[in-house]
Amino acid sequence: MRVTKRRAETRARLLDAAFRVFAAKGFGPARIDDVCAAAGYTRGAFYSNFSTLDELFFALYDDRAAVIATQVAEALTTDRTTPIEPAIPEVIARTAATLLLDRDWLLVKTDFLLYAARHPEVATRLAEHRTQLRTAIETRLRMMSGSLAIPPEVAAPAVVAAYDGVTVQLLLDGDLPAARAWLTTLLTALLVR
Amino acid sequence: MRVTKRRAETRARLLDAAFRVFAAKGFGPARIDDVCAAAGYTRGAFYSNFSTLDELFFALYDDRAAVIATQVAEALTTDRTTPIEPAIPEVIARTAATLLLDRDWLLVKTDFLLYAARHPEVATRLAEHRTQLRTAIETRLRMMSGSLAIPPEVAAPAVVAAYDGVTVQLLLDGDLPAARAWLTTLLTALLVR
DNA sequence: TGTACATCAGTGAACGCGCGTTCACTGATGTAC
DNA sequence: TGTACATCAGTGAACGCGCGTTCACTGATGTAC
Repeated sequence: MRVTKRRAETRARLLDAAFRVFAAKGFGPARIDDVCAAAGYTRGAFYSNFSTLDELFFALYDDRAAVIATQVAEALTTDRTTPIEPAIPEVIARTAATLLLDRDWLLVKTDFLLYAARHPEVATRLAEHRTQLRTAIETRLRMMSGSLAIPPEVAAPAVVAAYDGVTVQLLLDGDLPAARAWLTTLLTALLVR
Repeated sequence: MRVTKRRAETRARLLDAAFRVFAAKGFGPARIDDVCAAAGYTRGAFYSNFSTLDELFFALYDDRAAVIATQVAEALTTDRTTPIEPAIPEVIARTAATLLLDRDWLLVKTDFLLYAARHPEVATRLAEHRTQLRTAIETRLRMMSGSLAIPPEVAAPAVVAAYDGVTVQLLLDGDLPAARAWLTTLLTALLVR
Protein backbone atom coordinates (compact mmCIF):
# COMPACT_ATOMS: atom_id res chain seq x y z
CA MET A 1 0.00 0.00 0.00
CA ARG A 2 1.13 3.50 -0.82
CA VAL A 3 0.11 7.02 0.16
CA THR A 4 -1.07 5.59 3.46
CA LYS A 5 -0.44 8.81 5.39
CA ARG A 6 -3.02 10.85 3.48
CA ARG A 7 -5.57 8.06 3.60
CA ALA A 8 -5.13 7.54 7.33
CA GLU A 9 -5.67 11.22 7.98
CA THR A 10 -8.81 11.37 5.82
CA ARG A 11 -10.18 8.32 7.53
CA ALA A 12 -9.47 9.77 10.97
CA ARG A 13 -11.13 13.08 10.05
CA LEU A 14 -14.19 11.27 8.71
CA LEU A 15 -14.44 9.25 11.92
CA ASP A 16 -14.10 12.39 14.02
CA ALA A 17 -16.73 14.23 12.00
CA ALA A 18 -19.02 11.20 12.13
CA PHE A 19 -18.83 11.17 15.91
CA ARG A 20 -20.00 14.77 16.05
CA VAL A 21 -22.76 14.21 13.49
CA PHE A 22 -24.01 10.99 15.09
CA ALA A 23 -24.01 12.57 18.54
CA ALA A 24 -25.95 15.59 17.32
CA LYS A 25 -28.48 14.01 14.92
CA GLY A 26 -28.36 10.34 15.75
CA PHE A 27 -27.31 7.51 13.46
CA GLY A 28 -30.69 7.23 11.76
CA PRO A 29 -31.06 10.78 10.40
CA ALA A 30 -27.32 11.18 9.71
CA ARG A 31 -26.53 11.46 6.00
CA ILE A 32 -23.27 10.59 4.27
CA ASP A 33 -23.06 14.18 3.08
CA ASP A 34 -23.42 15.48 6.66
CA VAL A 35 -20.34 13.54 7.70
CA CYS A 36 -18.32 14.59 4.63
CA ALA A 37 -19.27 18.25 5.04
CA ALA A 38 -18.38 18.17 8.75
CA ALA A 39 -15.03 16.63 7.85
CA GLY A 40 -14.37 19.09 5.03
CA TYR A 41 -14.55 16.59 2.17
CA THR A 42 -16.93 15.75 -0.66
CA ARG A 43 -18.73 12.43 -0.98
CA GLY A 44 -16.02 10.75 -3.00
CA ALA A 45 -13.71 10.83 0.00
CA PHE A 46 -16.25 8.83 1.94
CA TYR A 47 -16.62 6.16 -0.74
CA SER A 48 -12.88 5.93 -1.06
CA ASN A 49 -12.65 4.90 2.60
CA PHE A 50 -15.93 3.19 3.44
CA SER A 51 -18.68 1.51 1.49
CA THR A 52 -21.66 2.24 3.75
CA LEU A 53 -22.53 4.46 6.70
CA ASP A 54 -23.03 1.31 8.75
CA GLU A 55 -19.42 0.32 8.15
CA LEU A 56 -18.23 3.74 9.32
CA PHE A 57 -20.54 3.52 12.35
CA PHE A 58 -19.05 0.16 13.35
CA ALA A 59 -15.49 1.39 12.85
CA LEU A 60 -16.26 4.48 14.93
CA TYR A 61 -17.75 2.42 17.73
CA ASP A 62 -14.83 -0.01 17.83
CA ASP A 63 -12.30 2.83 17.91
CA ARG A 64 -13.97 4.79 20.68
CA ALA A 65 -14.90 1.74 22.72
CA ALA A 66 -11.25 0.64 22.75
CA VAL A 67 -10.15 4.08 23.92
CA ILE A 68 -12.76 4.16 26.67
CA ALA A 69 -11.91 0.66 27.85
CA THR A 70 -8.25 1.65 28.18
CA GLN A 71 -9.14 4.81 30.07
CA VAL A 72 -11.34 2.95 32.53
CA ALA A 73 -8.77 0.21 33.06
CA GLU A 74 -6.08 2.84 33.71
CA ALA A 75 -8.24 4.87 36.04
CA LEU A 76 -9.03 1.77 38.06
CA THR A 77 -5.45 0.55 38.28
CA THR A 78 -4.23 1.25 41.79
CA ASP A 79 -2.03 4.29 41.76
CA ARG A 80 1.54 3.17 42.67
CA THR A 81 2.51 6.65 43.85
CA THR A 82 -0.02 6.30 46.63
CA PRO A 83 1.27 3.42 48.71
CA ILE A 84 -1.66 3.52 51.11
CA GLU A 85 -4.67 1.43 50.03
CA PRO A 86 -7.29 4.00 49.00
CA ALA A 87 -10.57 4.02 50.88
CA ILE A 88 -13.65 2.59 49.15
CA PRO A 89 -15.44 5.97 48.85
CA GLU A 90 -12.48 7.33 46.90
CA VAL A 91 -12.41 4.41 44.47
CA ILE A 92 -16.17 4.73 43.97
CA ALA A 93 -15.94 8.46 43.24
CA ARG A 94 -13.11 7.84 40.78
CA THR A 95 -15.05 5.09 39.03
CA ALA A 96 -18.14 7.29 38.74
CA ALA A 97 -16.08 10.16 37.30
CA THR A 98 -14.29 7.90 34.79
CA LEU A 99 -17.44 6.17 33.55
CA LEU A 100 -19.39 9.40 33.10
CA LEU A 101 -17.06 11.61 31.09
CA ASP A 102 -18.93 12.60 27.97
CA ARG A 103 -22.65 12.69 27.20
CA ASP A 104 -21.99 12.60 23.44
CA TRP A 105 -20.33 9.22 23.76
CA LEU A 106 -23.34 7.92 25.68
CA LEU A 107 -25.64 9.12 22.89
CA VAL A 108 -23.60 7.33 20.23
CA LYS A 109 -23.18 4.26 22.41
CA THR A 110 -26.94 4.04 22.97
CA ASP A 111 -27.57 4.35 19.24
CA PHE A 112 -25.20 1.46 18.82
CA LEU A 113 -26.94 -0.49 21.58
CA LEU A 114 -30.25 -0.20 19.76
CA TYR A 115 -28.65 -1.22 16.50
CA ALA A 116 -27.11 -4.26 18.20
CA ALA A 117 -30.39 -5.10 19.92
CA ARG A 118 -31.97 -5.47 16.46
CA HIS A 119 -28.99 -7.10 14.70
CA PRO A 120 -27.68 -10.00 16.79
CA GLU A 121 -24.61 -10.41 14.58
CA VAL A 122 -23.53 -6.91 15.64
CA ALA A 123 -24.32 -7.46 19.31
CA THR A 124 -21.09 -9.42 19.84
CA ARG A 125 -19.01 -6.27 19.30
CA LEU A 126 -20.90 -4.52 22.05
CA ALA A 127 -20.82 -7.58 24.29
CA GLU A 128 -17.02 -7.68 24.00
CA HIS A 129 -16.74 -4.07 25.04
CA ARG A 130 -18.97 -4.70 28.04
CA THR A 131 -16.91 -7.73 29.03
CA GLN A 132 -13.74 -5.63 28.98
CA LEU A 133 -15.41 -3.03 31.16
CA ARG A 134 -16.78 -5.58 33.60
CA THR A 135 -13.44 -7.39 33.84
CA ALA A 136 -11.56 -4.18 34.57
CA ILE A 137 -14.05 -3.34 37.30
CA GLU A 138 -14.03 -6.84 38.74
CA THR A 139 -10.23 -6.87 38.92
CA ARG A 140 -10.31 -3.66 40.90
CA LEU A 141 -13.07 -4.85 43.20
CA ARG A 142 -11.19 -8.04 44.07
CA MET A 143 -8.53 -5.89 45.74
CA MET A 144 -11.12 -4.69 48.21
CA SER A 145 -13.42 -7.69 48.32
CA GLY A 146 -13.11 -7.87 52.09
CA SER A 147 -14.89 -4.55 52.45
CA LEU A 148 -17.64 -5.29 49.93
CA ALA A 149 -21.24 -6.07 50.79
CA ILE A 150 -21.49 -8.51 47.87
CA PRO A 151 -18.90 -10.75 46.14
CA PRO A 152 -16.89 -9.20 43.25
CA GLU A 153 -18.42 -11.41 40.55
CA VAL A 154 -21.86 -10.02 41.46
CA ALA A 155 -20.60 -6.54 42.29
CA ALA A 156 -18.92 -5.99 38.91
CA PRO A 157 -22.03 -6.46 36.73
CA ALA A 158 -23.96 -4.51 39.35
CA VAL A 159 -21.61 -1.56 38.82
CA VAL A 160 -22.18 -1.82 35.06
CA ALA A 161 -25.95 -1.96 35.58
CA ALA A 162 -25.83 1.12 37.82
CA TYR A 163 -23.75 2.87 35.18
CA ASP A 164 -26.28 2.00 32.49
CA GLY A 165 -29.17 3.06 34.70
CA VAL A 166 -27.66 6.44 35.50
CA THR A 167 -26.81 6.87 31.81
CA VAL A 168 -30.51 6.88 30.96
CA GLN A 169 -31.19 9.70 33.38
CA LEU A 170 -28.17 11.65 32.10
CA LEU A 171 -29.36 11.28 28.51
CA LEU A 172 -32.66 12.81 29.54
CA ASP A 173 -31.59 15.73 31.69
CA GLY A 174 -28.01 16.31 30.51
CA ASP A 175 -26.84 17.02 34.06
CA LEU A 176 -23.38 15.41 34.18
CA PRO A 177 -22.39 16.42 37.75
CA ALA A 178 -25.74 15.24 39.10
CA ALA A 179 -25.32 11.94 37.25
CA ARG A 180 -21.88 11.42 38.80
CA ALA A 181 -23.19 12.20 42.29
CA TRP A 182 -26.13 9.86 41.78
CA LEU A 183 -23.91 7.05 40.48
CA THR A 184 -21.68 7.51 43.52
CA THR A 185 -24.72 7.21 45.80
CA LEU A 186 -25.93 4.09 44.01
CA LEU A 187 -22.54 2.39 44.04
CA THR A 188 -22.12 3.16 47.73
CA ALA A 189 -25.53 1.68 48.53
CA LEU A 190 -24.71 -1.40 46.44
CA LEU A 191 -21.13 -2.08 47.45
CA VAL A 192 -20.45 -0.79 50.93
CA ARG A 193 -21.56 -3.12 53.63
CA MET B 1 -67.66 14.90 14.20
CA ARG B 2 -69.16 11.99 12.32
CA VAL B 3 -68.08 8.46 11.34
CA THR B 4 -65.88 8.42 14.42
CA LYS B 5 -66.09 4.66 14.86
CA ARG B 6 -64.34 3.84 11.61
CA ARG B 7 -61.68 6.50 12.18
CA ALA B 8 -60.98 5.32 15.71
CA GLU B 9 -60.50 1.77 14.52
CA THR B 10 -58.18 2.80 11.69
CA ARG B 11 -56.15 4.92 14.08
CA ALA B 12 -55.91 2.08 16.58
CA ARG B 13 -54.82 -0.37 13.88
CA LEU B 14 -52.20 2.05 12.63
CA LEU B 15 -50.84 2.50 16.17
CA ASP B 16 -50.76 -1.25 16.68
CA ALA B 17 -48.98 -1.83 13.40
CA ALA B 18 -46.56 1.00 14.14
CA PHE B 19 -45.60 -0.62 17.43
CA ARG B 20 -44.70 -3.84 15.65
CA VAL B 21 -42.80 -2.04 12.89
CA PHE B 22 -40.91 0.25 15.29
CA ALA B 23 -39.99 -2.66 17.55
CA ALA B 24 -38.69 -4.69 14.61
CA LYS B 25 -36.91 -2.08 12.51
CA GLY B 26 -36.53 0.88 14.82
CA PHE B 27 -38.02 4.32 14.42
CA GLY B 28 -35.29 5.55 12.08
CA PRO B 29 -35.58 2.97 9.29
CA ALA B 30 -39.37 2.64 9.64
CA ARG B 31 -41.25 3.95 6.59
CA ILE B 32 -44.80 5.23 6.44
CA ASP B 33 -45.59 2.49 3.95
CA ASP B 34 -44.26 -0.19 6.34
CA VAL B 35 -46.77 0.89 8.96
CA CYS B 36 -49.66 1.13 6.48
CA ALA B 37 -48.88 -2.27 4.98
CA ALA B 38 -48.62 -3.86 8.42
CA ALA B 39 -51.98 -2.34 9.32
CA GLY B 40 -53.59 -3.39 6.04
CA TYR B 41 -54.09 0.10 4.63
CA THR B 42 -52.64 2.25 1.89
CA ARG B 43 -50.79 5.52 2.52
CA GLY B 44 -53.84 7.71 2.31
CA ALA B 45 -55.18 6.18 5.53
CA PHE B 46 -52.06 7.32 7.29
CA TYR B 47 -52.33 10.90 6.05
CA SER B 48 -55.98 10.96 6.97
CA ASN B 49 -55.06 10.29 10.61
CA PHE B 50 -51.55 11.71 11.10
CA SER B 51 -49.40 14.26 9.37
CA THR B 52 -45.93 12.85 10.09
CA LEU B 53 -44.37 9.63 11.40
CA ASP B 54 -43.08 11.62 14.37
CA GLU B 55 -46.63 12.52 15.34
CA LEU B 56 -47.65 8.84 15.22
CA PHE B 57 -44.54 7.91 17.21
CA PHE B 58 -45.43 10.38 19.96
CA ALA B 59 -49.05 9.24 20.05
CA LEU B 60 -47.91 5.63 20.26
CA TYR B 61 -45.52 6.36 23.10
CA ASP B 62 -48.11 8.30 25.10
CA ASP B 63 -50.69 5.54 24.68
CA ARG B 64 -48.42 2.69 25.70
CA ALA B 65 -46.72 4.62 28.49
CA ALA B 66 -50.09 5.35 30.06
CA VAL B 67 -51.03 1.67 29.91
CA ILE B 68 -47.73 0.59 31.44
CA ALA B 69 -47.95 3.17 34.22
CA THR B 70 -51.40 1.87 35.14
CA GLN B 71 -50.20 -1.74 35.12
CA VAL B 72 -47.25 -0.97 37.38
CA ALA B 73 -49.36 1.08 39.78
CA GLU B 74 -51.91 -1.77 39.98
CA ALA B 75 -49.28 -4.46 40.44
CA LEU B 76 -47.73 -2.51 43.29
CA THR B 77 -50.99 -1.77 45.05
CA THR B 78 -51.17 -4.01 48.09
CA ASP B 79 -53.52 -6.88 47.43
CA ARG B 80 -56.51 -6.50 49.76
CA THR B 81 -57.36 -10.20 49.54
CA THR B 82 -54.09 -10.97 51.29
CA PRO B 83 -54.46 -9.39 54.70
CA ILE B 84 -50.95 -10.32 55.80
CA GLU B 85 -48.27 -7.77 54.91
CA PRO B 86 -46.26 -9.42 52.10
CA ALA B 87 -42.59 -10.01 52.72
CA ILE B 88 -40.06 -7.74 50.98
CA PRO B 89 -38.70 -10.51 48.72
CA GLU B 90 -42.18 -11.11 47.37
CA VAL B 91 -42.75 -7.42 46.59
CA ILE B 92 -39.36 -7.23 44.91
CA ALA B 93 -40.04 -10.25 42.72
CA ARG B 94 -43.42 -8.84 41.76
CA THR B 95 -41.91 -5.48 40.90
CA ALA B 96 -39.21 -7.10 38.76
CA ALA B 97 -41.79 -9.18 36.91
CA THR B 98 -44.08 -6.21 36.28
CA LEU B 99 -41.35 -3.88 35.06
CA LEU B 100 -39.86 -6.44 32.67
CA LEU B 101 -42.82 -7.71 30.70
CA ASP B 102 -42.05 -7.11 27.06
CA ARG B 103 -38.74 -6.59 25.25
CA ASP B 104 -40.48 -4.93 22.29
CA TRP B 105 -41.73 -2.16 24.53
CA LEU B 106 -38.20 -1.61 25.82
CA LEU B 107 -36.92 -1.31 22.24
CA VAL B 108 -39.53 1.29 21.35
CA LYS B 109 -39.06 3.09 24.68
CA THR B 110 -35.31 3.30 24.12
CA ASP B 111 -35.84 4.69 20.62
CA PHE B 112 -38.03 7.30 22.24
CA LEU B 113 -35.41 7.98 24.91
CA LEU B 114 -32.82 8.75 22.26
CA TYR B 115 -35.25 10.95 20.41
CA ALA B 116 -36.01 12.83 23.62
CA ALA B 117 -32.32 13.09 24.47
CA ARG B 118 -31.80 15.02 21.22
CA HIS B 119 -35.05 17.01 21.32
CA PRO B 120 -35.48 18.62 24.75
CA GLU B 121 -39.03 19.75 23.94
CA VAL B 122 -40.00 16.07 23.64
CA ALA B 123 -38.13 15.03 26.78
CA THR B 124 -40.91 16.33 29.04
CA ARG B 125 -43.27 13.57 27.81
CA LEU B 126 -40.77 10.95 28.86
CA ALA B 127 -39.97 12.73 32.11
CA GLU B 128 -43.67 12.66 33.04
CA HIS B 129 -43.86 8.94 32.43
CA ARG B 130 -40.78 8.39 34.61
CA THR B 131 -42.26 10.53 37.38
CA GLN B 132 -45.44 8.42 37.37
CA LEU B 133 -43.37 5.27 37.60
CA ARG B 134 -41.16 6.60 40.39
CA THR B 135 -44.14 7.89 42.36
CA ALA B 136 -45.93 4.55 42.15
CA ILE B 137 -42.80 2.78 43.38
CA GLU B 138 -42.15 5.30 46.13
CA THR B 139 -45.73 4.98 47.40
CA ARG B 140 -45.27 1.24 47.66
CA LEU B 141 -41.88 1.51 49.33
CA ARG B 142 -43.20 3.86 52.01
CA MET B 143 -45.37 1.01 53.28
CA MET B 144 -42.27 -0.95 54.12
CA SER B 145 -39.83 1.85 54.82
CA GLY B 146 -39.01 0.36 58.23
CA SER B 147 -37.42 -2.66 56.56
CA LEU B 148 -35.51 -0.70 53.89
CA ALA B 149 -31.77 -0.12 53.88
CA ILE B 150 -32.23 3.37 52.39
CA PRO B 151 -35.06 5.94 52.67
CA PRO B 152 -37.93 5.65 50.12
CA GLU B 153 -37.11 8.94 48.35
CA VAL B 154 -33.67 7.53 47.50
CA ALA B 155 -34.85 3.96 47.06
CA ALA B 156 -37.50 4.82 44.44
CA PRO B 157 -35.16 6.42 41.88
CA ALA B 158 -32.66 3.66 42.68
CA VAL B 159 -35.27 1.07 41.65
CA VAL B 160 -35.83 2.98 38.40
CA ALA B 161 -32.07 3.15 37.76
CA ALA B 162 -31.73 -0.59 38.38
CA TYR B 163 -34.63 -1.18 35.98
CA ASP B 164 -32.96 0.96 33.31
CA GLY B 165 -29.62 -0.76 33.87
CA VAL B 166 -31.06 -4.25 33.54
CA THR B 167 -33.00 -3.10 30.48
CA VAL B 168 -29.73 -2.48 28.65
CA GLN B 169 -28.57 -6.03 29.28
CA LEU B 170 -31.95 -7.42 28.25
CA LEU B 171 -31.86 -5.45 24.99
CA LEU B 172 -28.52 -7.04 24.22
CA ASP B 173 -29.11 -10.68 25.11
CA GLY B 174 -32.90 -10.91 24.91
CA ASP B 175 -33.03 -13.18 27.96
CA LEU B 176 -36.16 -12.04 29.80
CA PRO B 177 -36.12 -14.56 32.69
CA ALA B 178 -32.42 -13.84 33.35
CA ALA B 179 -33.15 -10.11 33.34
CA ARG B 180 -35.92 -10.54 35.89
CA ALA B 181 -33.69 -12.67 38.13
CA TRP B 182 -30.89 -10.15 37.85
CA LEU B 183 -33.19 -7.21 38.62
CA THR B 184 -34.43 -9.12 41.67
CA THR B 185 -30.84 -9.62 42.82
CA LEU B 186 -30.02 -5.95 42.31
CA LEU B 187 -33.11 -4.68 44.09
CA THR B 188 -32.45 -7.01 47.00
CA ALA B 189 -28.88 -5.78 47.31
CA LEU B 190 -30.06 -2.17 47.13
CA LEU B 191 -33.12 -2.25 49.35
CA VAL B 192 -32.84 -4.97 51.96
CA ARG B 193 -30.80 -4.00 54.95
C1' DT C 1 -87.69 -0.09 9.34
C1' DG C 2 -86.58 1.47 4.64
C1' DT C 3 -84.75 4.57 1.18
C1' DA C 4 -82.34 8.57 -0.73
C1' DC C 5 -78.81 11.58 0.07
C1' DA C 6 -74.62 13.90 1.91
C1' DT C 7 -70.32 13.52 3.72
C1' DC C 8 -66.22 11.67 4.86
C1' DA C 9 -62.48 7.77 5.13
C1' DG C 10 -59.45 5.49 2.72
C1' DT C 11 -57.64 4.40 -2.38
C1' DG C 12 -53.86 4.46 -5.38
C1' DA C 13 -51.70 6.83 -9.24
C1' DA C 14 -48.61 10.65 -9.99
C1' DC C 15 -45.15 13.92 -8.78
C1' DG C 16 -40.78 15.34 -7.27
C1' DC C 17 -37.10 15.82 -4.00
C1' DG C 18 -33.41 14.00 -1.12
C1' DC C 19 -29.80 11.26 -1.12
C1' DG C 20 -27.06 7.04 -2.12
C1' DT C 21 -24.01 5.55 -5.70
C1' DT C 22 -21.12 5.87 -9.81
C1' DC C 23 -17.37 7.48 -12.57
C1' DA C 24 -14.42 10.25 -15.70
C1' DC C 25 -11.31 13.64 -14.05
C1' DT C 26 -7.22 16.12 -11.80
C1' DG C 27 -3.89 17.22 -8.79
C1' DA C 28 -1.43 15.45 -4.77
C1' DT C 29 1.85 12.02 -3.20
C1' DG C 30 5.25 8.65 -3.46
C1' DT C 31 8.93 6.11 -6.49
C1' DA C 32 12.82 5.48 -9.63
C1' DC C 33 16.77 7.06 -11.61
C1' DT D 1 19.02 16.40 -3.96
C1' DG D 2 16.45 17.02 -8.26
C1' DT D 3 13.39 15.65 -11.98
C1' DA D 4 10.16 12.74 -14.59
C1' DC D 5 6.78 9.56 -14.10
C1' DA D 6 3.14 6.44 -12.23
C1' DT D 7 -0.42 5.78 -9.21
C1' DC D 8 -3.82 6.76 -6.20
C1' DA D 9 -6.96 9.94 -3.21
C1' DG D 10 -10.39 12.89 -3.38
C1' DT D 11 -13.55 15.96 -6.72
C1' DG D 12 -18.03 16.96 -8.20
C1' DA D 13 -21.39 16.35 -11.87
C1' DA D 14 -24.83 13.05 -13.23
C1' DC D 15 -27.99 9.34 -12.58
C1' DG D 16 -31.82 7.14 -10.61
C1' DC D 17 -34.38 5.05 -6.93
C1' DG D 18 -36.91 5.22 -2.59
C1' DC D 19 -40.18 7.42 -0.33
C1' DG D 20 -42.81 11.45 1.42
C1' DT D 21 -46.68 14.11 -0.08
C1' DT D 22 -50.68 15.36 -2.88
C1' DC D 23 -55.20 14.81 -4.82
C1' DA D 24 -59.10 13.44 -7.84
C1' DC D 25 -61.82 9.44 -6.97
C1' DT D 26 -65.17 5.92 -4.94
C1' DG D 27 -67.51 3.35 -1.89
C1' DA D 28 -68.55 3.03 3.03
C1' DT D 29 -70.97 5.13 6.83
C1' DG D 30 -74.07 8.00 9.09
C1' DT D 31 -78.35 11.23 8.66
C1' DA D 32 -82.97 12.78 7.43
C1' DC D 33 -87.41 11.82 6.24
